Amino acid sequence: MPELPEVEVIRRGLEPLVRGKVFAGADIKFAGSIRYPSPEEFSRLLRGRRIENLSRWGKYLLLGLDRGELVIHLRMTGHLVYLEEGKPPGRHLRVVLPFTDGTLLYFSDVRKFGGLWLLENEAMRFRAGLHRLGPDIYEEVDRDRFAQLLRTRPRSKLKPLLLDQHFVAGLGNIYVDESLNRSGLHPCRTVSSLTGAEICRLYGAIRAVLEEGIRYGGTSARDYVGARGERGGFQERLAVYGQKGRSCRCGATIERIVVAGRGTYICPRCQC
DNA sequence: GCTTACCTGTCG
DNA sequence: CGACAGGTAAGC
Repeated sequence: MPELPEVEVIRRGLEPLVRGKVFAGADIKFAGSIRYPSPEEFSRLLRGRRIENLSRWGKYLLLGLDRGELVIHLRMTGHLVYLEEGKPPGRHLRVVLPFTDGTLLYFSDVRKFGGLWLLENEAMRFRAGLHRLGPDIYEEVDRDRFAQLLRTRPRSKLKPLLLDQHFVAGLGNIYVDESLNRSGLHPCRTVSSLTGAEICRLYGAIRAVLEEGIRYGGTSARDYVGARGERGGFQERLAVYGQKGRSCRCGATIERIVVAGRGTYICPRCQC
């Protein structure tokens, strides 16, 4: 489900609601959602831990605790929602994380791809795959570093490369398609075919698209919701993603092709 | 790179 | 019924 902007919106929404709160335990409805350690250990170790800060690395949400950290990845359909009272919806509820003050955080996930890791220290980050994660495209990569990173992968096609979280972390299918459209680049162009000006355009488009995605509260193309269950608004502003058959600003018809095994939306006239 | 697999739901 | 879905790891 969520890409960098959606996770960032969740982080910003959640931080003031949960910072300083203490976990009372964990009610695990689906053991597979707990990736590390075992569900029993997870509950035991989480109880009594206080949240000190929330950060994000690519699409991972990191809750810094007074001891260790809670790492969460929502993958395709994960939701993380804060609730002060009332019961969380039961259908796809996977984990309930109550706080000592009676409020709670719940994780629901239709497809069960998402997961939670409770790590005792930074050395354990490899358990969640964070040791192979590339730099956060929004926080850690400026234009020069982007150009420098691209130079290491001259033969790669743009779309598969930008989707590769080991290369840069945070971009997914929606925001890659939007960025490539804005910069007028075909997803199958190779890095080595890019001019300096095109690299600058691509970088600028990625920044602009991510910033807009965050500003509009993320993209609710299907079922994304923020920390309080609110939908995003960026789906109204998508230029190409999911727009097959609609006309582009230039008048040409937007097409759906398959690149890197993913549905890919392009304007055949604007992107070459 | 590509394909498949992980899961469940929705849409045509 | 098949195709497809915002992600990612593993196996050619």
